[in-house]
Amino acid sequence: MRDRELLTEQVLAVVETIPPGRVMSYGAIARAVGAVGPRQVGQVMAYDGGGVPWWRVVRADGTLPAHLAARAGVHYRRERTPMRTDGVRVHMAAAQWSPKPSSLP
DNA sequence: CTCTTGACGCCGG
DNA sequence: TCCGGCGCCAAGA
Repeated sequence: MRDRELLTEQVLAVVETIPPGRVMSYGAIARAVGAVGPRQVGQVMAYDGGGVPWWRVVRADGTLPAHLAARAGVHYRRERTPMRTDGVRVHMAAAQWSPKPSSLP
């Protein structure tokens, strides 16, 4: 049973567990909530991602779409998020966060 | 029902 | 390392 409504709840719940300075990829969140694919997570974030720390959800390579990258940078500096030397991509190996396993079915 | 679109991911070249 | 292409899945036209 994966209603869009339930999936939204699950995704946002996981995003809220990500501490400042850490991130999770769309794919990681998809696996965590049992979503069928990362694109579904992206769809949820696009529609209801405004109420959660959306900048802590990045692509697998540590980047975000152009229109979001600019605003995310402010948060990254403030949260001391580990970045690559280019200052644009998040250093995934160092910043990736793993959610609590107890929130899984 | 088919076709397109999108806050994605992985595999070559 | 950078780029292009293909796979994936759901929603909307």
